[in-house]
Amino acid sequence: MGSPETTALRADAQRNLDRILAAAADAFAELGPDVSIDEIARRAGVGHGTVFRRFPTKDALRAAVLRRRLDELLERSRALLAEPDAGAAFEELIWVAAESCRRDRFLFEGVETCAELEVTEGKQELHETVDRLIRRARRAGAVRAGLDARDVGALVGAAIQAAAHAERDEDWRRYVQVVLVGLRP
Amino acid sequence: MGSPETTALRADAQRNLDRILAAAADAFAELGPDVSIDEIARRAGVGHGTVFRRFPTKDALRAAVLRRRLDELLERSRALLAEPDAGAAFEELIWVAAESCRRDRFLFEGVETCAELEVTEGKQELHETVDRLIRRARRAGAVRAGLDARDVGALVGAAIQAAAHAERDEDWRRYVQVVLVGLRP
DNA sequence: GGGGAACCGGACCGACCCGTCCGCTTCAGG
DNA sequence: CCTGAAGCGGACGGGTCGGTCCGGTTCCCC
Repeated sequence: MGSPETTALRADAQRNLDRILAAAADAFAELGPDVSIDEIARRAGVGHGTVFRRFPTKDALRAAVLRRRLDELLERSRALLAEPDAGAAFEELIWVAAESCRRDRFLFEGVETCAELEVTEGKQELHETVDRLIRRARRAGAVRAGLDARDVGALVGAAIQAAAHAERDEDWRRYVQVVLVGLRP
Repeated sequence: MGSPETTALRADAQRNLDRILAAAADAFAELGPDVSIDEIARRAGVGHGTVFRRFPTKDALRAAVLRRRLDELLERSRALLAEPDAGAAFEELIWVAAESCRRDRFLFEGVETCAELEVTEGKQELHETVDRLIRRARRAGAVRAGLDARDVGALVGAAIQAAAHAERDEDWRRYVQVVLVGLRP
């Protein structure tokens, strides 16, 4: 299987591509969605022309990075559907999402902002799975009514964002906790 | 009293200054803290040289706008200290802060980011008053322990930020409600 | 190992933007 | 009204950044 829809890259090109994606993920997470391509290229150890050959535009690179993150979240969310305790699964989902936003506090903003098909598709898939988790938790009486995946994502992303300027580094746990309590029936 | 520490402006200059501050407040609220000075000058109907004569730097302009907002909040917070019901005063504070962030969803971010003395001073004064409101509410059993003005500001600002990309326009009320519930003991 | 394609990277272009500067305009007091 | 000072605004400089391009290099396959 796999998806050799494009001819395989040359070995050096593939290596550079991997380094670009890794560097871009780091740079976006650390410096925000407005990092210059030059900075990313510098971190990846390539010329910025190389970046533009793989990704025709800066937004395309952002989309590729975001999609990877969304796919990770999707996989973990699907795994949580197998968890028998719906309430615990939901709580775990919150913490997983929080950890993810924690690693890249621009993740939520990026996903909401980016209009590339690649990202909106990933967001859609994730929303469907998360909605299932939420409905399950609501039926189990663990979550209040009237919330969907968008709400939960926004609130968790916001809690992390709130902690970005906090004094102590572990404040984000308290903030997520506040949201978690507020989400109960 | 008053503060004629600088010679009074000429009538036309004062009028332009007012228009610049109003246009800047709008532009920052609408387009974020990175709007160009050109855009602000255009909205104010002046050349951008005029903006730079009043405010030596873009940050100075941002600081002036932010300070005005902080002063409004400070005044309303002080008024709430006179409210006999500590719990109700606290809840009202939350909604006032939310409304303020709602009008300018970059307010919180701007206040946290801006390093101008003008702003840090205003923030300090506001924090003192809000801390008083929080302590009072906690003694009345309306708020959980371990929260200070910074936490509350961050959480409310975040909830509004979260609602920025929401589908329905009134979602922000639900989000603030979630935070409010999460803040109780 | 040799040839050709794939690939690289930095020079380059245009757009944007902050902040300065100066010739011209407008105000206000006498 | 007249004059000088205050104010105006657009041209300009310096810098950054996204995106293009091409001469030279590296890899892969035969």
